[in-house]
Amino acid sequence: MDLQTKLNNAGLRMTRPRQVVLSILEEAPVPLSPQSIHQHSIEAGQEIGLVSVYRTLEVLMELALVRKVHGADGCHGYVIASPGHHHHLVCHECDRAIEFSGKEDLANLMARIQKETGYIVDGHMLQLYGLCPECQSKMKARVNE
Amino acid sequence: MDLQTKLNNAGLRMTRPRQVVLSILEEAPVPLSPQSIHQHSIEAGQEIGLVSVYRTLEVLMELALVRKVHGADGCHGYVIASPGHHHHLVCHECDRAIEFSGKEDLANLMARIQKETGYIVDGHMLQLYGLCPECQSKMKARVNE
DNA sequence: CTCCTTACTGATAAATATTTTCAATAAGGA
DNA sequence: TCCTTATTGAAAATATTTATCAGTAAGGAG
Ligand SMILES: [Mn+2]
Ligand SMILES: [Mn+2]
Ligand SMILES: [Zn+2]
Ligand SMILES: [Zn+2]
Repeated sequence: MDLQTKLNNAGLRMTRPRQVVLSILEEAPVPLSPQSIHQHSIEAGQEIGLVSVYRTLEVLMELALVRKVHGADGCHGYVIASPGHHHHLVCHECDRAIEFSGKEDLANLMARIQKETGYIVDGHMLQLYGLCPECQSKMKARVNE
Repeated sequence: MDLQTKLNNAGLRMTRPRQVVLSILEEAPVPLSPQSIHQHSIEAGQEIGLVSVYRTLEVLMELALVRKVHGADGCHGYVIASPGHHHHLVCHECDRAIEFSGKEDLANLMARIQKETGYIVDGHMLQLYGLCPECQSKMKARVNE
């Protein structure tokens, strides 16, 4: 299902800002902040009001088309999200983020915690951090200087 | 090791603001924002400048005495952290947060993702969401009205 | 295709949140 | 007790997010 239909199904309209924000996030290899998205829109000759960026992100979050990526210490920004449930793996050097899935691997853990705590566990957020292949190469190159 | 020594070891000093912020977080059953911590300090007759709250949180984060709790959609706030590595389980009704550990459970997953993606995976953040026992009771009570 | 209805946008202003500066204070080792 | 200097709090500067509102345009009805 495409953006147009997804929006219309929710009683929303397909507009230029929504297209632009989505396509900027689709291009970006790293999580972007609202300010950063706004900046990109200007550089692409498709300026969008900063306020609309905020509003659009809210909509896209509700449609689960984008997600927020967090760091242990702070929030990194928004990334495009493919359909379904999944997590993100973020490079702590360059912030490049990619998706991965692993729902099954958490099922045991979640069941155990539910039993131990008395909480009913019904959701989770998992993020992995590491060094992406590109940054690994750069690091090797630096050592060989 | 107590706060005093921990601070001194890092070349830092033990001060009232640091004691107060820490003890407020120790009391609190839910994650607190800087503003909220500031408010608590006033109500406790131990007012601390808001700016100092920010500075103190930064220090306590570095000492790993507090952590940030995130929601899928936004950041919840700061919570006290016991020593060592662990995660948080947050009630989406009342925000009550408790710790749990489960490093082993993730080892397989992390190894798999590392192989699949080429990233060197060296860190992770996991949070579970659910309904705490108290909120479960309230919910039942409401149904029986 | 044209006409409405009303969701949406962008400009502006307002409200919040965070960071910077700097003189005065106090922690804690000598 | 006396220094040195980390730390605090008040104030101001920035940055971020939300609220308003009149004008615009998406898209269904006819
Ligand atoms: Mn966050
Ligand atoms: Mn862990
Ligand atoms: Zn990288
Ligand atoms: Zn609860």
